[in-house]
Amino acid sequence: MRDRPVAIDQRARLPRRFYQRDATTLARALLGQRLVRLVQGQVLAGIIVETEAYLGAKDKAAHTYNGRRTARNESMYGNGGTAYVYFTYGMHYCLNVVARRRNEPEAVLIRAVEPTHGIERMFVNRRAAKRKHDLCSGPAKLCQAMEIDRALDGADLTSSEAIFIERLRQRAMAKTGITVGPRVGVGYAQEWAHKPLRFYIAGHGYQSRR
DNA sequence: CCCGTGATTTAT
DNA sequence: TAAATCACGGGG
Repeated sequence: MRDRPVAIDQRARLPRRFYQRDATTLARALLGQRLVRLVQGQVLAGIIVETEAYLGAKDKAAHTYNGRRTARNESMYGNGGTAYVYFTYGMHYCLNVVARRRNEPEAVLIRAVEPTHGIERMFVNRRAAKRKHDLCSGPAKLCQAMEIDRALDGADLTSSEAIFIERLRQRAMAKTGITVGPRVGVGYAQEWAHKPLRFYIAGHGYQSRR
């Protein structure tokens, strides 16, 4: 019984309609839900505590700005509920949850997760982490901890055997304490750099730095 | 504060 | 073809 808090409930997997909303609404709704990764029969999971919305062709900070559509960002044009995993800085992966519908390229960047399952394995995956709150407190950290890479790009979160999001009943924290602020690391995006598109659950130590 | 690291994007 | 960029993280 390494770490086995509460069992993951596959029946509570979020359905398609949950994702088919605008990215700002989805970014808020994802707070307090559980990101689940199944790998080699093991569960790696955590509560989503920080998100950012990226708003399609008009958003200067988005990979789809000005209608850009390439092999790299193709899955952002997929149906709501698709995973968009991109590679950056020569070494990091980041996970997005696609919003809306096919060819409406909005997405939510998962920036931080509070680990609940597979914590020992996460420590193995992340040599640099000293404490539990260093494991998934950043978009690339959580991908490293949860073994998320481009192999999962384009995965359907409503049906994938490898990754999904579980609806949690207990969401009081998210409902009462959502803090809003500017997105991280998008200073190049001019007027879009300051818009309040980052959302996080206030008052616990698991969100990314800033 | 600076730097690694290399795919992707943009300029030439 | 070449140069610049980058939704980051780790170590001082």
